[in-house]
Amino acid sequence: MNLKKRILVTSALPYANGPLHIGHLAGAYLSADIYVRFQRMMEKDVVYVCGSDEHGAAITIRAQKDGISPQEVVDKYHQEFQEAFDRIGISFDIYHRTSAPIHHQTSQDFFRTLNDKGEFIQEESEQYYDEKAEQFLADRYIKGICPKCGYEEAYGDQCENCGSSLSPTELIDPISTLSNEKPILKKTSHWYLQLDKYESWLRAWIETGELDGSVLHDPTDWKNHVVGQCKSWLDGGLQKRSMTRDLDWGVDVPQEIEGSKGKKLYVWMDAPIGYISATKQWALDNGKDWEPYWKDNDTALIHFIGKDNIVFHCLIFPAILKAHGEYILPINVPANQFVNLEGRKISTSKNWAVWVNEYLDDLPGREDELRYYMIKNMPETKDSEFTWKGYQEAVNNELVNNLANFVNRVVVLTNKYYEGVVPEFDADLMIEVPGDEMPGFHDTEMLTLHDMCQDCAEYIRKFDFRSALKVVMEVSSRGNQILQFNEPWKQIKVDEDLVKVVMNIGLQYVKALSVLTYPFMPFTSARISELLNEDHIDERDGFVGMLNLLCEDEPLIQSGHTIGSASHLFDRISDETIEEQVNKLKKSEKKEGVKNENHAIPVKETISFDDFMKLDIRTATIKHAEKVKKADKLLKLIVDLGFEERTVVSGIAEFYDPQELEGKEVSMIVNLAPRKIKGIESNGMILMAENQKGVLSFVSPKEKWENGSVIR
RNA sequence: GGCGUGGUAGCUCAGCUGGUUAGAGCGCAGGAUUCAUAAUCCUGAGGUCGGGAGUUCAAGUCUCCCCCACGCUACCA
Repeated sequence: MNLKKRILVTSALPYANGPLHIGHLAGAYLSADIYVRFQRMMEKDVVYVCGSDEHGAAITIRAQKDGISPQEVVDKYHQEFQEAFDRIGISFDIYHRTSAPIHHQTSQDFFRTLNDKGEFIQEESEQYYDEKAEQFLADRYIKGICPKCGYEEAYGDQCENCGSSLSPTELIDPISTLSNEKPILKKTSHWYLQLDKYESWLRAWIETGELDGSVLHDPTDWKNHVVGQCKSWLDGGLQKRSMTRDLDWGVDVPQEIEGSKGKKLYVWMDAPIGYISATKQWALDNGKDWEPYWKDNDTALIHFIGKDNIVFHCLIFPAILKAHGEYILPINVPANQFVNLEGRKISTSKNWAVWVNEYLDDLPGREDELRYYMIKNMPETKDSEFTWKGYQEAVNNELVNNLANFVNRVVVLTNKYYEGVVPEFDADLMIEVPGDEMPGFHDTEMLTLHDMCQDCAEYIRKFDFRSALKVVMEVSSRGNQILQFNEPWKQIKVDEDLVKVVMNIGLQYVKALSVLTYPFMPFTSARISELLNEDHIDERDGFVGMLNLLCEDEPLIQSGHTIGSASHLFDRISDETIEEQVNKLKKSEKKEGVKNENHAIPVKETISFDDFMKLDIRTATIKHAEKVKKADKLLKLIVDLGFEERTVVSGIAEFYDPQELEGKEVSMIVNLAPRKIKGIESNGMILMAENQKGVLSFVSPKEKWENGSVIR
């Protein structure tokens, strides 16, 4: 249990080059949000910071591609992130960004301090440089032939065909993916953090939680996969790591440091310090002091992240913080695993995702339905699965049938029997209670409720959010059972006093649910409060307040109070809605290019050179394109071969809109026998590359080429 | 390839240091009920615990081998 005076919670900074999807939510945001909402209700001093990670080569490249500035790219996504987080109810105390001046200053100060303390060593190395693009190339942006298997599209860090990990210099015939030019090797100098120097204390800290003679955390509280991966790294031996890059979009290495020209801080020095600069900005905005949150031992620092970020947050960032000397280390890093979508990995580039903003546009008002299903299926210890069918079942069977129904039953009956007034009751009367042969009293039932609330709290403290959510649903289930066992709709005719006890308990349960749902489903919490005609849950002490009342057998909702009229907390989700979403997912995926999977297609039988020379393949440009009527797949194309224009019918309509094809350079076979297709004579065939998924791509010259050129 | 994590009922998952007939929620079947969004409540069926070998009086739980999924593999962020 965490007894620290204050809590600082961070969620991984999302990278500003694509919109927010459900995988992000499940990974680092919902869990953190539950935790901080709960801690606030426990009267804890908790600050929750996050922001957009806006630097790096990927953003420059994206900007070039879209013909806008890097700032415009990050502005766009920063705004999208903010909107998505806000709409889905992630309750940051501040959502900041790494392009902010205060962040540049903070990370530069950090770099300066480490440099002054002699924590860096400066080394020269040779790296691939793209002369045309005028920049050094990250591994990922170099392609070439794999030295191990001969695959021609291997990346500088890994061959995706044979899986071997590579370094760019091993590639045969390397090519820059930025310019398609051959890169040159060029000398460059960088600052390295000597991680190997910190290995022994890092190991002790990870394995025992001890640092400099004091115990900072209990490693058995950390998740297995987190400790396991750290140990794996430590066992492999840590090595120095470059803290700078040759980039043009990022935080400058401080000017006064020699050799800083053109150098930017690498993400290790940039992004995690974003947590610190965000805290600084929050303190400025709120008239607080940021330093205790990062420097006082009485602060619990917790990083919520996805599993891909474990080493970063458990070894490298702590090493940086410790090297600086004034900072505390995280007390826990509850990393989540990944969420798959309908059986496949979520992929931004393949457009296989449920985007948070789109979800909310399509299913307005259903914030908590998504939160509920994502939390229920949170990948806390292993990868989990999002399916639309599963989402529908969870909403209909659990939120509607169990939770909303219970609340509705209580509200309807209270209005019916007591005109909405919470009834006084006789505490000596006995009622039927679930799970026990013996009848119970109102006060024992309040204690049971207290225990369930405690359980829920304990699970949240242990980062076991799925179990905590289950307890919430158990409260609602037990409420349903109490109604069922005591049948107020029958008893009202024979024993009105008994019904008052039952209904009062029901109302206490509903009130408790308004508190219990708050961390998980804040929108629902507010709706329940409205149904009860009560104030919204007080973030400062809603939970402790409830626990205190319950163990003193004080009512959560007072007799004599008048509640509101009934309305549905959740509505059923229809089969049609689910079908639409599934179709949308499948359709949008098809439009995007799909990555080649390299399953070899058998090679056709050998032909002679003469056979090959019989083919006449030429370059051409599409002049005009239109859909062929009564055909889904066909486009009628007019192509310019330089020496003549031709009509060709091509089966590419599923992948290209006619408008986008005009001016497109292609290759075509020009001596293929003419053939009538759908009544149109087709004179030739456009060459297309087809991948395993059946997705097509044009084969065309890399740069502008004269029409009619021979291809051989 | 190496390392890490995981592979338990139709689905999603619990099962701590090995010990009675392996659990929950949802789905499914039968019954009860009508205050409630064809909701609720009760009862029940369902698993050779990824595969194989071993240690032990006793293994889902320990050891070894194999298979599968995911992550990391140290300059994509």
